[in-house]
Amino acid sequence: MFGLVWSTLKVLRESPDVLREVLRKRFMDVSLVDKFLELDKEWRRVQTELNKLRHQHNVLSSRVAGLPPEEREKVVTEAKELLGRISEMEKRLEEVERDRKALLDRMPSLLHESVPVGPDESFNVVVSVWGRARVQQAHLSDFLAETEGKGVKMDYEVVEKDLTGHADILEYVLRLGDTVKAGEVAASRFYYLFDDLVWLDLALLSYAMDYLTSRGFRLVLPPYMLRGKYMGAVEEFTAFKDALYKIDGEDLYLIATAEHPLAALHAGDTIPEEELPKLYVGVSPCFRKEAGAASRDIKGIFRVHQFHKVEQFAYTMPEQSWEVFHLLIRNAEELYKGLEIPYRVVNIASGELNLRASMKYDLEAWYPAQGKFRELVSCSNVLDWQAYRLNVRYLRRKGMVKDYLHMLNSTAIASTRTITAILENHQNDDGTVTVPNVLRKYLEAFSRAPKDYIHPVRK
RNA sequence: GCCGGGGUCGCCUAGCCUGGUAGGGCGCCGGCCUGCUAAGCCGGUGGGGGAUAACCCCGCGCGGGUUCGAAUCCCGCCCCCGGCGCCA
Repeated sequence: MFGLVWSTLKVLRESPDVLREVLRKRFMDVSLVDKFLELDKEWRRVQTELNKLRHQHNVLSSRVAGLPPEEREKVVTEAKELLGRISEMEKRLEEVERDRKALLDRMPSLLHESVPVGPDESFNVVVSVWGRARVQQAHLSDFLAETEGKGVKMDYEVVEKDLTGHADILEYVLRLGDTVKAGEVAASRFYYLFDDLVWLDLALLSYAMDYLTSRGFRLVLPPYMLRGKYMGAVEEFTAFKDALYKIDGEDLYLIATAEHPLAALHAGDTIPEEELPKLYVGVSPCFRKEAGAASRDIKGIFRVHQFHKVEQFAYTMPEQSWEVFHLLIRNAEELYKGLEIPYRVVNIASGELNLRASMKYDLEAWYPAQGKFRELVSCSNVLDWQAYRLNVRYLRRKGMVKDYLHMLNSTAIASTRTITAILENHQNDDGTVTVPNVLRKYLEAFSRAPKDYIHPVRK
């Protein structure tokens, strides 16, 4: 009955109850379903009406050429009358179509069955933990609540002394960052990093690029800006005002992640089954307005307007996407194990999921000074949400079947945020910070880069 | 940025001047034929509506306009190629 159709729309039409359940689980307005179905029906009705009128008009038009002058005038007049009715119907269609599309744009991806149902992050389910966390006495009960309280046991040691937060290490212990000056000349949430932290940033990117390319991911340096049309197909509408910078006077947006241009890479393409999955690793700066963040994480470089990121991105056959999802999160885990950063992976609760994600795993590092787990990685399967909007399809040779493919994205390493995790977790009593061993080979290339420790700069 | 040429159904290409509703080749899919393969023959191969029907609508880079009728004429934009300019 339906040809090429977004999976959500298919379910919406064929079994609306299933979609109602999805909306309920996501704590969304269930009445959207009925509103949409009504509009969808009307849209189809108006389209049929319009097509009939157009057909009549086409028939008349095609007769005109062969008519003698006196009859021709009559037919032309008749055709002109029809045009009036057609343009009325076109206006009606445009209206209905606009409303229908607006409603469809608010529809989410279907949920994976293992997504925990709940309105907020307290319903997130911890799926794995790794490493030995350093926990200050004052944070012990919080730590236990966030691990054993969630049904997992994580190795830890209680430390007696006070640990220093990343922002203070950055500016007052190492003295390798200046957010005050950056705030003055740019804005808050910008930063200057110096010397060893710049080498560290570079080494982290190299490490992730090396790891992923050696596992078959294709390395990509993408455009850092995208046209509005493509941004709108890749990202949810709310991102435009909360997250994205727009170039003044041009239809261009700065990317907030390499996911954006990597998703747009195959816009309009039909990819043969044998070429899937396509695995990419993008490296790019990321620009984010953080408009919704208010005064959260205002100190340091945990939440900033600009950073570097290595991103995993995959195009898959629909039946492959969950397998690839687990591949992406496993890759991320291996990277942080290498960096010796204790972490947990959480399955994000339904109410916290964005519209695109069918399921999202976050990798959260333990921050011993903050006494919290905080997000370093976000791994999502968006199913055909983006493929539908960007018109990216697979082609199955057998029977020439074409349909939307699946897309997935996952952080590998976001530089500044990973640096904050390293500063907090690898800080030493003497003020130095230990450089993880896996980075050494990427630092060896530079004579002035740190190899074992990052040392404070003397005043 | 300026001047010139161009963008047609996966790929190539005809049609554009002179408006009448997209033709051919390749590839691919399905069928016939064949001991098998090849060749050959037939059909299909952009999107939507409709009952996976008949049939119909839309589609020639994108968006407008003129016309009963636009791939074709007009306007704006995007992209590609060549030349000039500028530039790391």
